[in-house]
Formats: sequence, structure tokens, C-alpha cells
Amino acid sequence: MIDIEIIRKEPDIVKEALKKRGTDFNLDELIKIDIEKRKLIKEVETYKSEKNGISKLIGEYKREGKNTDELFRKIAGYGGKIKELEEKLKIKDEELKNLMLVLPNIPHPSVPIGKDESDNIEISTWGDIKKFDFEPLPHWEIGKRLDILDFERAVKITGARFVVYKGDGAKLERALINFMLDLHTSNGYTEILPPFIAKKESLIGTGNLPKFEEDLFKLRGNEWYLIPTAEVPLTNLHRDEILKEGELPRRYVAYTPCFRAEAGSYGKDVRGIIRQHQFNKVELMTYAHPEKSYEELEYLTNEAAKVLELLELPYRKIALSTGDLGFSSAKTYDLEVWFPSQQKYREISSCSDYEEFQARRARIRFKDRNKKNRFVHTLNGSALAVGRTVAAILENYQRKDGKVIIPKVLRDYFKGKTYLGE
RNA sequence: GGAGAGGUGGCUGAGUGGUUGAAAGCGGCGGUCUUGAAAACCGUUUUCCGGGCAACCGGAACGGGGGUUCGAAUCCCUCCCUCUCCGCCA
Repeated sequence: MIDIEIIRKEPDIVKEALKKRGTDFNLDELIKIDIEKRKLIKEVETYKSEKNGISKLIGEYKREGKNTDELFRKIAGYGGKIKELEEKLKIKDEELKNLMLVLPNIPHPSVPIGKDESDNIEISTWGDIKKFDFEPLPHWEIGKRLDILDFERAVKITGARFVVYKGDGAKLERALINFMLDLHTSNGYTEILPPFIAKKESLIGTGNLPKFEEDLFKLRGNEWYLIPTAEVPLTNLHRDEILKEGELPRRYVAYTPCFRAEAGSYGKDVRGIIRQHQFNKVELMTYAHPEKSYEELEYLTNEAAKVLELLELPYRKIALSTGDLGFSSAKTYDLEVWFPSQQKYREISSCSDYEEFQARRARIRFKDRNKKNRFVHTLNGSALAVGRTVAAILENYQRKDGKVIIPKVLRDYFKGKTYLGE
């Protein structure tokens, strides 16, 4: 949620932001409703104030044993009038809230303006793209050949877009999770193992609801959802809390599986483990001081990139354009890892600064030096999506003889073994 | 699944239908004292909304929603949640 004060005082900033995003949103309608709402508040509060005054007098008169008939005559009409106005106000208030919840965040000025992902800007690249003297196989072929990924049986158990990891495949997944957690916890992130189910309010807090319900797996009527990312429990860890200024930044890391309905992604990435209904991810999340927010975004993105560098996987860092930016985000960097079989970089991490957009929705504040309650800034980023990391390792570390080398930093987790599936 | 207890401010915990936004204690913050700290003492300390440059004024909130009443933390209804015991269980 953005600050309604900005809409009131500088609606053009918001309109400009919506235009940059290519979002169709009737801001004037929202402004109209806000004005009507405030008018109703004024009215109803005037009546209430008068009524409260008389009510208080009744109390005093009774205590002093005075006659209260006159006061009762005076107060008679107020109840109905107030009730009527309050009903109107409630409707207006709900209308306004519903609109505020589907209004996207304002992009940071540094975000490149563009209509979609084709306007994203490459910031940097890292690592040498390996030249193969043979045709590199896609990761699903390698997985099958080594007997570490089993798609057929996953279909039998559940259906499409699921996978069974087996033997060294399962071990690689587990090793990566441990490797990532070990790295981040030694760099100031506190490890959290949260619930993998979240309630509606939590998903409203992060911005997944009410707008993107179709992306989620819902359980038990309207109450529970499988988390689409650890961002949801991590951001709601401090929902409705007022933190101390000195406690910022608070940095958390969590491993969780992520569940996504992937509605509308039908022809995309149907093969392999790039796009699954369930995948593992290690997520970084920071509650930052507003003044340190963008510094923190760089720190967090670097932390994610470090994983790729230690795994010696070539990647590039891109800045998402306004047209590609997520609903809640003010600025996002994506890290994309090189996939030899596709001759393409593919997203493996997304690091975003939400500024106070989520904090406002989830009421996460801190008390500053002047004892004022202010909203924190929230940030998060994948570090990394584990399934995609497995895919990238299989493809980048494959050899002509069919063997796949285990990245050096993971060998300890494999008791010093050099190749997968042996 | 069965039985019971309870939801009040950062925490513990009082609360009579009428100056109770709420006693008291703890904690936090500021100060006095001290070389410094502790202790002691004094003061201060919920949040949101509307209006105002501001001082401030008004409204709202004692799990959520509804009701009774001129007036509800206090009475009634309903939903939710938490805890304890028994059963079952990783």
C-alpha cells in the first residue's frame, strides 16, 4: 500500500508511476471516494461529539440527583442519524481499502522505464561462459541419464510440474540448501524455519492477495494457503510490531519449499525443473531503516550473487524495467544464470526493495529517535532458487563423457566425491 | 475427538454499566545523585483516523462482528483464537 497522503497531495506522482508501469488504474475514482469518505467522517464525528457531551451530562445529572428529562429529549434523534452515517462510511471505507490494496507500488526513480522484460537493463555479468566441444544436454536429459531426476514417477504420484529427486540428486538439493544457509548465517542473517502454510492476512501483507489469488494453492476454504515463497512468513514475522530503531536492520534467511499454481504459464518450461509447482528456495529478507534501504538492496543482491560465484556459475545482474516490475516492488534486480543447453541466461534470483509498501500493509514499524512510529522498509531476495541451481549445475558442469563434476564448494557435503551419480 | 479455563497497554495483572484510555507492578525513556555504573528518588511512556503550520481539538480501539442502553472493557448473542487435562499420534 502506498501512502494515501501522496495520493492526496501529489496525485501526479502516482499517475506517472502507474503510466510507467503500464497499469490501468482509475486514480481519480479513488481520490473521489477518499474525499467523500472524509466528508462522512467529519459529519459523523460532529454528531458523535455532541451526543457524547449530552451523555456525559446525563451521568453527572444522575449523580447529583437532577432531572434528566430535558437531556433525554435532546439526545433522542442522534442514534439513528449516527447509525445511518456510519453505514455509509463503512461502505466508502471498504471501497477505498479495496482500491488501495490493488494499487501497485511506485517505482524508484532509478528503475529503467520500459514496457516489459525486453526493456530490462543488464547491469553486469560475471564468470566465463564455458565453450563445450560437444552439444550440451538439457538438465532433464542429464538427470535421467544419471538416474537422479525422475519425472515419470512424479507424474504418477502427483502430476505434471513435479519431480522426484533420487540418490545424488536428492543429496545435491540438500547440499545446496545447507551450503546456502551456512553461507548466509555466517554473514549476519538469522536462520528461520517457518510454517509453510500462511493465512490470508499474511498474504495480504506481502501483496500476494487480494490481486494474485490464482497463483496460490488454497487450503481449507478461504483460510489457509501454501506459501509461494518464504517471503510471506518472513515478512509476517514482525507483522503488527513496532521495532526499535537500533534493531534495524534485521536480516533473516529461511529455507522453505515454495508452492505455485503457475496459472497461465501453460506452454512455458514444460520440461525439466525450471518451473515446478513445488520447489525449494533459500530466501533472504531484511527489515531495513528507510534511509539505509537501497544500500541494503545492494548488500542483499551481492549476498545472493556470492552463492553463484562460489558455485562458479556464470550469471548476469539485470535491473527490471517499470513494465516488468512486480506489483509490490519499488526496485528489483534479477540474477540470471547461464544455461548452456538454451544458450540463455535464466532467472535464478530476484532481489527487491519494497520500501514501505509491504510494511504499511502489514503494519511493521519502528520507533525513531523522535519517538515517532515510522514504517520500516522490507527487502527480500532468493539466494537462491534451489531447483534452478541444480539445473544450472547439471548443465554447466557436464562433460563429454556424461559425467557431472560436483562444484568444489559442495564436495564436503559429498564426502569429497568428485562426480555426481557414481 | 472429549472436558474445562481464558482472551485488557511492550510484558505481568486489576477492573464497580457513567471524567477508566484504563489501577498496580515490571520493562523502556528522560532527569537527580555518582569519577562512572548500580541502587534509590522524581518525571515520562498505547495506537489509529479526521481537522490544523502548530499548540491543540474531535472521533475510535480492552480478540473479531453484532445487539441491549442516553452511556459498555463491564450485560446479551455469535464467530475466532489461546491455554490446561484426558484420548489418539510423529
